[in-house]
Amino acid sequence: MSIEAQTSPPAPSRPQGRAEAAEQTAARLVATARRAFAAQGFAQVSLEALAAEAGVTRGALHHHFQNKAGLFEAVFRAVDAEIGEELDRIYEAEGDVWRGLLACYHAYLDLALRPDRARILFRDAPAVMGARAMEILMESGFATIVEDLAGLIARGRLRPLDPVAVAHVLNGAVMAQALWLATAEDAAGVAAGDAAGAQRRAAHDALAAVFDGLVAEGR
Amino acid sequence: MSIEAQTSPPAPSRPQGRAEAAEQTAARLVATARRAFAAQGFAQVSLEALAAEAGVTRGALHHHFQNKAGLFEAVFRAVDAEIGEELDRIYEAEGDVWRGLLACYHAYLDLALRPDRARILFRDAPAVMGARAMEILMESGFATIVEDLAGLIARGRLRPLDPVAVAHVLNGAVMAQALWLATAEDAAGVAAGDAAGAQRRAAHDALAAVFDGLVAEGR
DNA sequence: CCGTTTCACATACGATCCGTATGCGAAAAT
DNA sequence: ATTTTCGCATACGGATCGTATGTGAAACGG
Repeated sequence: MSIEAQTSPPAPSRPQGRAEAAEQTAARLVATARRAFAAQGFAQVSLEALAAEAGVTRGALHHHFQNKAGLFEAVFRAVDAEIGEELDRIYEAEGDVWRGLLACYHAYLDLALRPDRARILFRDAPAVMGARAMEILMESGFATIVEDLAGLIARGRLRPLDPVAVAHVLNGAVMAQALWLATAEDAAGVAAGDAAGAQRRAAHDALAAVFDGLVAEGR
Repeated sequence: MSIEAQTSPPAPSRPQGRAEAAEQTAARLVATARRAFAAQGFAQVSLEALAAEAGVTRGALHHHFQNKAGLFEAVFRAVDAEIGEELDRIYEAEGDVWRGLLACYHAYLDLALRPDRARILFRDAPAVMGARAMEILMESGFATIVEDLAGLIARGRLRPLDPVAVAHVLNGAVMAQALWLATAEDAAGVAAGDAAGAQRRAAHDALAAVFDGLVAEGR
């Protein structure tokens, strides 16, 4: 048995057999759907228009995905995996666990709130996928955060709290801050650069206070 | 001139004029829609069936509400207002401002997660109403929260932080907890009642830790 | 007391969209 | 070379939403 027969050589551009061609059309559908869902929202996207933009008909779409919801879930998982990879790289760059966590938190804001992701992850996913949405998020990038928090708690650096609950508190706090700053800053316009800076500092101080509340007493 | 002519006697059951009758049908539509949305979800509810259950046709529904989304928004605001009232009573029951705030934040978890509310508030509202959903939730009672926080900070009971920033942090933390518990609990189903209780307690503990971080050092 | 207007609600219509069932043609298998 | 597979297109039925129009009783003015 030859090696080439076992491992398929990576030929991403030109499809060789019909299996590769099918994979490519599925990937093209997911990519097109991702852009459409992010721009217009799940309910406003027509499968007809979507398939047309991908160069196929609705028949092909229903051949690869069971539902409109099934297609959405594929898009959701793609976005989630993408964030997970970027988060991994950021985490590895830091040496300390605690500092790695902080870096991930700051990065997660920018990564997850990117306009091509936020609507899919936080607006439509709960309605379309229900509870599975949060489950999937928790099992990917979220899981490492929870693990690290659990480790810090076990070593006594943080209070003995449920790491999942703590992770949600931190996520919610950070996200609310980002939302506030984003809306406040683009409402203020370009003129009030120093006011925006003051708000940013206020937000960081409040966040630091939250982190302080989680640190164990004797430290 | 008789007294009855001036002040309309509160007759909630029997409608007198056609204006009261119209109000009643609108209220009946909202009540019916609330139950349907909470049980089946926004997308799965048919306006036809909904109107029939309320004893009218779709014509009446579209006379009172512009859209399916418009009807949902009415339901959403009703639920939000209901929570606001209960929260007010809880706040008044506490003597101290700080304890009142704490009680409200903790109570919010239980109030907003009731099964006839959670799906409407946290699963469907973001998809149907967009960013306005969270804005409305955060701003209902937001002003009083900021005032109370400012007073507590001025009196030295809380750290010298920007009250607006603190309010955003707290609201974000509570909302994230509510979202987590809402999705986690309906994923667990009816069987694991004790596991859900443990999660609820973990959420409250994490919240308490956050509050501790905001209290001034000397206390 | 009567004609007129208002308006809450019903009926009718057009259009969109989704899911399934079926057909087809080229690649793959024998 | 024949047969089978399967990726995808075509065709169909059903559900649903928004609008446009009709109607009959309540409210109103004289």
